[in-house]
Amino acid sequence: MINEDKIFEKKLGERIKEIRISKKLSQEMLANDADIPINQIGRIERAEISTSLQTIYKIIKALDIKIKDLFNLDL
Amino acid sequence: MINEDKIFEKKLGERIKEIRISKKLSQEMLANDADIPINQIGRIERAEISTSLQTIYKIIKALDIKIKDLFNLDL
DNA sequence: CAAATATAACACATATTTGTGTTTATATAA
DNA sequence: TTATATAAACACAAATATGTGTTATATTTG
Repeated sequence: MINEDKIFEKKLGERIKEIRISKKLSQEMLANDADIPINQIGRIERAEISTSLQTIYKIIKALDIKIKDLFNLDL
Repeated sequence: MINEDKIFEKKLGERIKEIRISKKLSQEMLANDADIPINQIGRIERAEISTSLQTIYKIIKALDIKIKDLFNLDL
């Protein structure tokens, strides 16, 4: 799979981490709130995987943000 | 997988179709531009799958829109 | 109407994510 | 230092998406 160095995933991972930290949540707390495995948050934040929309949706719900807040990127 | 009736995927599928039509592109043309299989566009538009960010990224590039244009939804 | 085009729908192998568990590293506090 | 918490990293089976091809059904176009 051509990944263009995963810029998209990297930006998204940084953004999620940024918001998570600002809300004073650990990866574990966010994972629990979003009802996804603990490891999944780490994998996304460090752009190890190209997540599914299902997972993204769970995360924005747990972070209590709108989808456009997450994708307010220069992409 | 709990899917909450796939509202997210449905909204996204409708949005992609809407933009695709407005740009007068067939599923096949968009698929070619985005370098993804023809079937994939259909599967996404009718919310048959919960796509990956890789695929979303390819689609927004082919549609020549920004990621936030795609996710400018009330979600 | 017929022909052509576009989309839906199905099957199946392959690739990737997901879910679960464990281990290691790193930071932080006692 | 010793705990404690947090995150990174690894392995593996199961679930899902991807890629490819084929067939059926609409939908347009002549």
